Amino acid sequence: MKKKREGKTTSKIFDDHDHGMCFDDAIEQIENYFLKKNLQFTPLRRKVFEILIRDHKPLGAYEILEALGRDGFSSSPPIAYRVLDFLMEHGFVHKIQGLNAFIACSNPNHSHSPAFVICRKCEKVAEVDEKKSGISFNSPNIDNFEVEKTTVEMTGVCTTCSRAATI
Amino acid sequence: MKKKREGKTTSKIFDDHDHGMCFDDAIEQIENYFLKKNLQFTPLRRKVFEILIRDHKPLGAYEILEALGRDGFSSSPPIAYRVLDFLMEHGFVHKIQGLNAFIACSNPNHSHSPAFVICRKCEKVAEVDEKKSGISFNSPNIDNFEVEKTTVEMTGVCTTCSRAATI
DNA sequence: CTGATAGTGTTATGTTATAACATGTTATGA
DNA sequence: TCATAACATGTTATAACATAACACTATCAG
Ligand SMILES: [Zn+2]
Ligand SMILES: [Zn+2]
Ligand SMILES: [Zn+2]
Ligand SMILES: [Zn+2]
Repeated sequence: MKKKREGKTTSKIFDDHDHGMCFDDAIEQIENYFLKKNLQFTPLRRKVFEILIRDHKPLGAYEILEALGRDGFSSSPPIAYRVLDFLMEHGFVHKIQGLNAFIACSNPNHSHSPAFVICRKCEKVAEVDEKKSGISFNSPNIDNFEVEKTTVEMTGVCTTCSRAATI
Repeated sequence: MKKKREGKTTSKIFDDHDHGMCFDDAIEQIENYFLKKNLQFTPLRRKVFEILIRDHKPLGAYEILEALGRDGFSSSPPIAYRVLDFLMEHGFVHKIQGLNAFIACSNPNHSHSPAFVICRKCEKVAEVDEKKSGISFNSPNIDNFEVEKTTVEMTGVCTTCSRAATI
């Protein structure tokens, strides 16, 4: 299962986006979405989303709360959980079940069943496209069971970490 | 939440096994496995597994602890978590992330990446075979990322519950 | 016998999430 | 414009889930 790659030492999936762009795009997309849907993109909601998109990595609810506190917002638990629920409903945030953490969506405004690749050493997380990842998640309908939501998480060790371990 | 069973109204995936057989087989399989591997199938471990396989439904750690207490074992949290970790390591128990609950494996002694179908109304859970479910999880290797473990959970509403809702 | 390992027990604490209720703010629409 | 409903945020308390750290016993190899 081990492939060597000279030149490129990092897992591409973790590094293949221009995050400067990503940040600006994401803010713009969420603004437009809320405008179009007549939903309030309140300072609190904006702040929570900014906290998540800033470093674009999974954060626990209590980490988000700390950040909110530092920025002058209330930092009692329901504040974070309510906003996170709201952002998740609208597809701008996903929960990583394996980490009890939340992450900004990498591909909002497209209906999608996200899959996540999680390095258990460095805890980097990548949201991967179903097709791209080679997962085919073909059958949303299992024997008349109506699937509403899928959770797909792949945990392992990324190239960077596995190289670091063997040096 | 009552079950009607005229003809064939239930989702087959939830009902297609003879649980009497399942229970006996499961106990026998786990005994044999531990024997072969020279591992101790202690009274505590046996009891935890029995609790899980008895009704063959997901149970929270604290529910298991209550049951242990009723049967004369210690019911402090580490007791359950340690045994559950042990049973999970050996593939006889899986964790349902979406429910913070644990369930006896439906197909032990076969290396497998289980997928779960979860009804959010009745909380019934079925462990489904990858092939059977139509999920093909073909690519364990994503851009050099070495996948060690996959979590696949499909949440929705089962036929029984969806019929009940529309009556 | 001695020291290592494994299994269980116990206490305390850490972490994650929600219930319940209070207060302010923004539409709606007689 | 004034009631009222819906929404958003704030606060306190508590529930639910999970682990750290250490103690005690049994087993067994050297
Ligand atoms: Zn997404
Ligand atoms: Zn890594
Ligand atoms: Zn299984
Ligand atoms: Zn159901």
